[in-house]
Amino acid sequence: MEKKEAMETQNLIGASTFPDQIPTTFSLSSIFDMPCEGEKGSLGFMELLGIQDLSPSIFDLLQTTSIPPQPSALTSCRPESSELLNLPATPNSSSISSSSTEAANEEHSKVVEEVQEKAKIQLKPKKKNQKRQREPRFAFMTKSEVDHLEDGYRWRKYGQKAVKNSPFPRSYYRCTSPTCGVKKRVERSSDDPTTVVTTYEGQHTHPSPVMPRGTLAGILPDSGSFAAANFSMPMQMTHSYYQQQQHQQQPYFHSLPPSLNFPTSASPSTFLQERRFGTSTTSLLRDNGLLQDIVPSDMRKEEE
DNA sequence: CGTTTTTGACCCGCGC
DNA sequence: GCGCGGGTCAAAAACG
Repeated sequence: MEKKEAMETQNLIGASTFPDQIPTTFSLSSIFDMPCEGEKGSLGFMELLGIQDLSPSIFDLLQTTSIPPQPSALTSCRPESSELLNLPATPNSSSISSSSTEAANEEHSKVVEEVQEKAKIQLKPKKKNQKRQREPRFAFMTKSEVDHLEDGYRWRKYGQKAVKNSPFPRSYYRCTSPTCGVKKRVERSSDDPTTVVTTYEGQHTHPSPVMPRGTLAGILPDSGSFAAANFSMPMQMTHSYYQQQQHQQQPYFHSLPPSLNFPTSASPSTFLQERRFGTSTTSLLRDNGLLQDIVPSDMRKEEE
């Protein structure tokens, strides 16, 4: 039986928001932990987004959706350090997208400070080196009315716990594939009940059982050594599948994945946008790609 | 009848 | 040592 691991360092991969086209409700947050401590630690895309070392109470922070875009503000993770990593000293420590308002920067500053504070509190030195390494994890927020988002994999719920300071419970799922140990947690934000925070942990060792079509692997960056990148993206979803999903979920995605296989029901086009994010933030949403098929144009306009 | 969900119990790490 | 909280187990119930 797998016993739970101790609370350990968690790294936030670029609490990035997309610039002006998609306002404050459009944030990306990812968690990635443990690989910074071991050989797994090469970073792939993380070098783009950077890492923040976070406290386990990441979800509290993820609830803050007004973090302005900072595609290059953060730096990469160093395996040696489990302390607070490379947090920008100030929100202005790097070139920030021109779309960031000062108010947004202030807000971001607050967020960063909060991150730092919590990290300092909870990232006490880990004495026990023998702790099992935790699988890479990352979390993201999704605006959705349903808690358990379809992502192309089959999951079995194995637990549910009340979340402190939240009226909403946290659910624990495991991939049903016998050889696959991927887990995920789903909880609804207490601050914004319309937002679902999903955390994936581990790597799928098998293709998605749902989608017959190819994955995004071919267009992925060479994320090779980044373990979390082995999440298979449920991108084989057909358009009809998405259309079906729209009846349940709000027709836009609250969060976007980092540039890797993204284990949620985000659309391929949002992924592509994210890919461009590292190099050009100006063309975002200019080309909606498949998003156009998924999100009605009038809905999209709301976001623009 | 096989699979999934529910839910109380249990384990473990951590702070006091 | 104790209590708390997060995470998991596993038996029973529910579901298809």
